Amino acid sequence: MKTKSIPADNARQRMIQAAQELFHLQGIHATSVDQVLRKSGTGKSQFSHYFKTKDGLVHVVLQNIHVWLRGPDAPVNYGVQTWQDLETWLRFFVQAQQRYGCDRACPVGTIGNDLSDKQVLLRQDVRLIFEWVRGQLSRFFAERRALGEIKDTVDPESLADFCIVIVQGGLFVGKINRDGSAFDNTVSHALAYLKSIKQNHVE
Amino acid sequence: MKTKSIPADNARQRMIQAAQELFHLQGIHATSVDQVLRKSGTGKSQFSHYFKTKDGLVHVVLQNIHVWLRGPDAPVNYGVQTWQDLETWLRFFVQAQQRYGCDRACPVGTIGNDLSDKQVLLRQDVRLIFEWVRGQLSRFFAERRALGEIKDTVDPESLADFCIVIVQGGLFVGKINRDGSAFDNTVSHALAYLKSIKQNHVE
Amino acid sequence: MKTKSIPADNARQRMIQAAQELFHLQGIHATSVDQVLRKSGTGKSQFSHYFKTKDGLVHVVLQNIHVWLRGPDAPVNYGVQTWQDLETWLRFFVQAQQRYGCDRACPVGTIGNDLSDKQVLLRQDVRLIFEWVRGQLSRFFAERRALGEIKDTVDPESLADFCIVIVQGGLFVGKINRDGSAFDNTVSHALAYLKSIKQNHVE
Amino acid sequence: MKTKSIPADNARQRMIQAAQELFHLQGIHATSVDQVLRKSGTGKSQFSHYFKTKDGLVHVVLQNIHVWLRGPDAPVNYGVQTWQDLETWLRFFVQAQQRYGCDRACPVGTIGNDLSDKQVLLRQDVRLIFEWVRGQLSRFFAERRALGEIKDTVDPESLADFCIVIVQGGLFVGKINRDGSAFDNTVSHALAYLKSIKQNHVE
DNA sequence: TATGAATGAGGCTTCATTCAT
DNA sequence: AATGAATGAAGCCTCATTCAT
Repeated sequence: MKTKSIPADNARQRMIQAAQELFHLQGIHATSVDQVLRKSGTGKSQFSHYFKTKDGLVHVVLQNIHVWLRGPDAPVNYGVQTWQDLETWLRFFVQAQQRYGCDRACPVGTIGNDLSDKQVLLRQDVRLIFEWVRGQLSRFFAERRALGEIKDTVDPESLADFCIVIVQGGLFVGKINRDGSAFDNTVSHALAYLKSIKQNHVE
Repeated sequence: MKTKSIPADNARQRMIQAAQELFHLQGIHATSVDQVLRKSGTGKSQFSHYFKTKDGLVHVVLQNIHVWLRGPDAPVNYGVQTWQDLETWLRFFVQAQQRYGCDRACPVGTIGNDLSDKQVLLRQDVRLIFEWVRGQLSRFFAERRALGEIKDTVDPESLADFCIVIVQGGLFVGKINRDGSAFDNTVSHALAYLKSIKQNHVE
Repeated sequence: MKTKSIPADNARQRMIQAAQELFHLQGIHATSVDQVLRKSGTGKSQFSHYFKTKDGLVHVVLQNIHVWLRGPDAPVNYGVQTWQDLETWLRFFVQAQQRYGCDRACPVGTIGNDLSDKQVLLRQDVRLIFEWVRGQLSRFFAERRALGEIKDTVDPESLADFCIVIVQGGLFVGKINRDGSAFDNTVSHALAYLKSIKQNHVE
Repeated sequence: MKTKSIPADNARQRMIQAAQELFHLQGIHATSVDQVLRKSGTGKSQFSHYFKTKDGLVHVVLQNIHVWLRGPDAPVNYGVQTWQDLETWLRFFVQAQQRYGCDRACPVGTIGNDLSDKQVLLRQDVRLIFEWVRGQLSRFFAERRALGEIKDTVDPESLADFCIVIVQGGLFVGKINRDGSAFDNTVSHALAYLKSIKQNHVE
């Protein structure tokens, strides 16, 4: 009984998966509901049954990403603990983008960038994810500062902003140029900067 | 004669202006030709007469921006000559975005981000602008290095990438969050980094 | 057992009730099955189980109204016996409509008006109700005529038609204008007319 | 030149004509835009070019009817001048409906009846027509009263309401029953009533 | 008795573009 | 240099109904 009801929810999952990929690649404006249905092999009304509207689908996709990033299947460890973790985290995005031929940026940023002023709830979804990432990073920097590895004058939260802006900007510029070198260069400078901050610390 | 030819080209200019603003605010996918016509108060065929297709309009808009940025009416001095110029240049974008309530990012980046793999010519237009900015910045850093203000080991072009990524990323994140503080923080760190590079120089 | 079977039929009753109200307010075309389900808090298949199709639901609603009007819970006494009863009956509709802010007309007429030529059975349902009302009124007028209160030349059935048309028309015009004064005025004239017929009678 | 530009506006006229007939017969809810386009042999975008939205089409249709009724091509003389004119006016609707097999009511009333509370502008269009008819009738009754043909105690406007309600109600009931006899009977009584009012006048 | 997934047609509207004048 | 009618595909969404459980 239970096993037979699984294919039902498969349609939903397939739609979410297809939408996530298309949104990542094209943004939400350039992605039509029909495209999602075609790619997921589902019918017109399955869509409205599960998501009601296109915004409803976007909402679920964002939630899905949120859960994904916070869970054990995340593509990279967001729970940064060491300086090495941070470098790994930064370098990951450079590599990930290049694996795709530099044809896409951050899936969350791409969606967020397409939102209008009216899509308040969706913007909230995006903000929540960004806030969580920011929280992880600023926690890390705060911990380092508490250990004396960073000067007291440096604000952990602003360092988190610095990292996020560089990742978003690097992916963005990489996508536009279809070339990852600018991002790569930028990450190198960013790491140099972080090292320069560390060096003031008494080892 | 003169009076008759002025309104003629006015229509073209009005369309370009309207399109530029709408593309900046909404991107090109979310902006319809009709919207542009409505905003510029022009007719359906004025459009096809001057631009033929929507992509044609985008092309002209990009050219228009390019000329604008390189000319005397540029909103900020791209021909950076001094460290102060650079700081002014960086800070300009933070302020410019906040003046608009953080509801838009870089006009060129916004267009570039919306391009598909098929729009090769338009991507070329965008790249040209980015390359020119990059050239201005790397020239500046090269000059400083020639003067001994920067270590020889530092690559001027990668510093230009660093600056561009930070501006694009800052505007991008600012737009998504409808808040400029992350951008502001990031620019402060970027300036601190640049200063740290300078400080190794014997004055 | 008993407790378990009660909620069962509740679903059916809730659907009928919800449909009746929505049909009254919006007509059957503007009312979707989903709307009825939402309002009644029932599921998709409860519906198909009890009514099979939308027309099936309309049929049951009409039957429900028919039973209601003929039963002891009728909102007004259709079994007119005296001239006073008749006036009460006429005035009732004026007041009833105004209580609802003149946003709806006769529930039966509203449904009947939305029927197509293909919905023969439903039209029959509507006719049955109208016929019954007509029968009640013409019986009353026939009785009055038998008592000599009305001239022999006057046809009781046509007087019934006169009353029905005025009620339906009054509600209809009232709904369109969102104002009950035309209906009110019309009923006053109708009563004056009926009185003029009576006055020829020797008391 | 001019002759060649005529077919352009023909599309618009054909759409209006088709819509008017379909709205009359089915109401606006049961009539789809596609149906109008099919019947008028026009394309999807001709529609949006001329009317923008379905409500826009309804608006134009109502205006069209309004102009029609007030103009020289009106199907019946609304500028009632004599008692005979009034009887002709009333009887016209009975006959007109029967010519169509009693399958439709008043075109304006049918549209007005389908409006929701949100369609304020369209309701205004309907009201305007009704007000004009009411004005014509009440003017007539006022003139008769001024000439002493009607008692001073009778309100001309309420008599206009009486006539309108009877026509709307008669058409409505006739459509529902697919039978015009109730309407016919009602008009006879109405005329009898109007005669009873006249008779009090000294000839 | 009840659930809710699945269907596919059709609803209204907007799109970018072309055509005739 | 300019008009605006015409096109048809595609956009998102709702519809009434059926199916599997």
